[in-house]
Amino acid sequence: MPEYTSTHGRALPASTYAVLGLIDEAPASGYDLATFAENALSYFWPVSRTLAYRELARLEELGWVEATAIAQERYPDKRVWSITPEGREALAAWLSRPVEGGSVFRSVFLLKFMFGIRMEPDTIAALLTDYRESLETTATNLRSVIDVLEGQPASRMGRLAALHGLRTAEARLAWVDDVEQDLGLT
Amino acid sequence: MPEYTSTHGRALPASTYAVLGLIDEAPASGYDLATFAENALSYFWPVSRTLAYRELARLEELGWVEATAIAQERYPDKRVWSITPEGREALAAWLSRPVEGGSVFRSVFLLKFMFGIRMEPDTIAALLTDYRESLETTATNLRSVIDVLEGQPASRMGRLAALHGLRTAEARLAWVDDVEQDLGLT
DNA sequence: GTTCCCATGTAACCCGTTACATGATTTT
DNA sequence: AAAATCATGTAACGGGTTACATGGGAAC
Repeated sequence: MPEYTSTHGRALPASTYAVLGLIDEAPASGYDLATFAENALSYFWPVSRTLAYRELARLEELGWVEATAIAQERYPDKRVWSITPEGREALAAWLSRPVEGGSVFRSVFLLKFMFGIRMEPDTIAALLTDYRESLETTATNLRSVIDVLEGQPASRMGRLAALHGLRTAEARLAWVDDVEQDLGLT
Repeated sequence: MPEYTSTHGRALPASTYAVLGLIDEAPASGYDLATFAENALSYFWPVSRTLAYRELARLEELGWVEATAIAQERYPDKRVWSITPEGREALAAWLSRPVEGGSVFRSVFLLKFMFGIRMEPDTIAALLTDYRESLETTATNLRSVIDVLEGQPASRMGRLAALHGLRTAEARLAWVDDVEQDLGLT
């Protein structure tokens, strides 16, 4: 019987598997791993440097990754992590299980917007403008990500994931337009 | 000088203002407040019952809300909270400040999808199907929210916030279609 | 030659969640 | 009459963040 959720009852957080999946793609130190996570996952599953280290420690405890100590001259010594057979098995099992817990979305913008009846029209207009700008920044960044990944077959899923974000941002930009109309703010 | 972030240096979490904003709309017990939060905010800023109680305690400490004890016969006694003038001021100040920290989005679906190259085509097809279904459920729920709020001027912002979610879900559903095409899964 | 950044981490905090408690009331 | 639900909360856990540590190299 494969142990899906470690030997303890509680299910592991998705970040554990995020780290495991990255290590599976290529062995890396904690520091490098965090950089990869920033590049590859940050739009839909941020993994901070600190968290990466803690998850690596947990994965080591589980026997799903193992470290090779590497001495360095110019920089502090590091440990390079690679996945074990058990780790690969656990990753595959997690990937094949249906998504549980789904997604988290929290928006301070929408929260303030919700209480916006009490605001001056100027304030709500500014709120919407800021939101539009942040969406445009996101869209621009994602377009350049998609451009860079275009034609790299190994990054196919990454390109599609970026497209998910782009489509989302575009739909929300259209919403901002409609809301400004609706509220008579143009 | 108004104290925007309580008297301590650290800024208050947005949930504090979420609770404060709800109390500002109508005095309520912790339990009722949590119900209001579930109905009004859960799509973009969930506030669990437990968190509502803790935020009320903090708001009381800040002097931004105050309680009236109400004895009940059939149910446990409760405390009904209302906003104070200082609370109203703090809420207005928060609303007029620009959004900081923005939004959080985490998607286990996208995380698994990202590692999907290693999956069997069936597995990734099932992943996408599940995602589509969850998006359709969300869209259906939001359409009915919008329907209910239609024509209630007091719920204008709520209707627009729900529309934000609906547009997002629709864009993502279109993305699922495109991805299935792109991956040749139809 | 200070000051900032790189590469490697550790320690502490706190927000949000899950589990627990309780007594009345309604449902089965 | 046992079980589920309601209305009110409290206590404990943990995931993710922010702050701290450190020593060498690069930049101004």
